[in-house]
Amino acid sequence: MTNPEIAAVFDQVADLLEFQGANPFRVRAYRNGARAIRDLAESAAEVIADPHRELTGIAGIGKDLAGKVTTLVETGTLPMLDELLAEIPTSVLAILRVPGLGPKRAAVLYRELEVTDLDKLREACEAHQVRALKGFGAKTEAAILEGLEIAAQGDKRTYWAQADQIVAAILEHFAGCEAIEKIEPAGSYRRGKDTVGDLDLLAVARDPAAVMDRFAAFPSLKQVLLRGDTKMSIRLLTGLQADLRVVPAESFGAALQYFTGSKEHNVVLRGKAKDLGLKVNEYGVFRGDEQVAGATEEEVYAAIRLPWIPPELREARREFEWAEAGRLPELIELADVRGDLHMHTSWTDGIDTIEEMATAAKARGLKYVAITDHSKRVSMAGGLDGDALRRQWADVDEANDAMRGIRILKGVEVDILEKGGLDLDDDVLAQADWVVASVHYGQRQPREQITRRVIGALQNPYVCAIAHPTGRLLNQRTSYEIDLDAVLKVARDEGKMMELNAHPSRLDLDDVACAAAKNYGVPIVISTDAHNINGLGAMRYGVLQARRAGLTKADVANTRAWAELKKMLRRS
DNA sequence: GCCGTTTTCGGCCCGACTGTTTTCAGTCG
Repeated sequence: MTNPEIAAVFDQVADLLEFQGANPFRVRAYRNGARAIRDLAESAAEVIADPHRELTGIAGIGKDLAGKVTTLVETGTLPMLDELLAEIPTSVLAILRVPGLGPKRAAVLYRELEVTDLDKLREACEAHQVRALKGFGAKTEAAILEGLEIAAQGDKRTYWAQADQIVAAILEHFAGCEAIEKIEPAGSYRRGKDTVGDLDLLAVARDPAAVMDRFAAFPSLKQVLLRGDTKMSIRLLTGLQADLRVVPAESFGAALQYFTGSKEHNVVLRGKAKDLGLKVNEYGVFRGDEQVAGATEEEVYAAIRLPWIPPELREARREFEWAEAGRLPELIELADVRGDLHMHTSWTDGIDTIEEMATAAKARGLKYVAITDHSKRVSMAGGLDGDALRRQWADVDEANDAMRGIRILKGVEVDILEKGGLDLDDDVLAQADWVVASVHYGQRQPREQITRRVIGALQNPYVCAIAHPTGRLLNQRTSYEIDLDAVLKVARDEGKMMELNAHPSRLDLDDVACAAAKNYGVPIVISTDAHNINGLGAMRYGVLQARRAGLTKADVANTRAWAELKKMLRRS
């Protein structure tokens, strides 16, 4: 069983235990365990197989969970989960997605009204059975009816890139607001997560009520969910929820830290504060009643004897270990990127010409680009065969002659065929400056087969990198079954690179996988996969993801000049 | 269920808001 699968089992156990009203700390232990396994750089199976290592060496995995991981790896099932599922149908878990319904009330609905899914919940509300329950009322019943729609949507999250536009619109909306002194986005948006569940905004204001009135007048607002003295939540037309907090200036840093999260990061931070005899909340750091920090984030971290930690790293992974050792990585920045090595043109499914793409890239400050159109197997995109590719490369030569200040590389995105092997002959690939290989077909193949295909591609002497290595599309398609750990090892041994595809809906390798690649010493290439000149702007999303992985300039190959990058490639 | 140079038991982050309450539980982040 793979790490994500093991993690999913633990998460489901946590959901079911929570529904049962189990000890919340026990529930948390399962969720922590799920996270620990998901974030692991190598497969749990491998740790078990290694006689020098123990699963219990992983923070968050104790004796019990180690046993359960072993059971899952060996048998693929967990008796405990089967027992829980025999008691509770999984459909009830959908009830927990209704805003305002948590485990306690969901359990009451299940017990008292035999509500086992969202349809039955709607019936019970419409029959006014819910308001009769102890602890419920007419308002709660109405709120549940309204929330059913959101629950039915599942847990679709908003792409970071989309959230970014909304944040910009909100900040613009407040730009002329006199009542506000300062406003900043926090939450998973600030941490640069690939998708965000909701938006958190933080303000310092002379007149909080006026700020909230302004918030209520945001053009794409659908409804005000709640409004208190310092906190207000709205739902936008897209369904996204946005929370605004108004805090005193002397608490701004503490609040920014608090609402940036992650929750897990904050739990660790507060634990450390406690060890120092301090208390941290969104108003500041306190020793007894005395506030010792709070105006800035730097101050808050300093009070806990830590350097300021970049938001992208605040996931309770390794950032505290690094911070305490004074070894926080100097994270890559957009300005470090010198080339873009994956893009398409009008030769296949792109819109713009080679020259237009190169011109736009140059305007963005890049020094080189690789034109990597599809190979012939990708017929839907009008993929190129060897002859067509050679004709395109003649075009590239011409464009290079015509242009100054940017180098255009002859590249290709060669398809990894279903049966294994590549869609173009080696003699063609040998003439390319840069070759990325990727899977487009047979994405549902079993793990061994698809892993073998990708490893085979890495072993081809002319392939430089694997593009979008897991094939995931956020909110749309999960990654294909691939043994990434095995792939990374081959990449390391073959001296190859792995792509971090910067497209807002892809962003794979993801942050965890990029960190794993770094562990193996496999260079990452951040590429836009642009299909038109605007697509080149996606680079910053990729950089953000790389920062979340803790990558520095040195870890990303396309921060180097092309001549240097070329030397890193072991091509025969 | 995890964790521990103060602990192998007794902790486990903390506060705002709402609705249903007569003082608080549940939910959320």
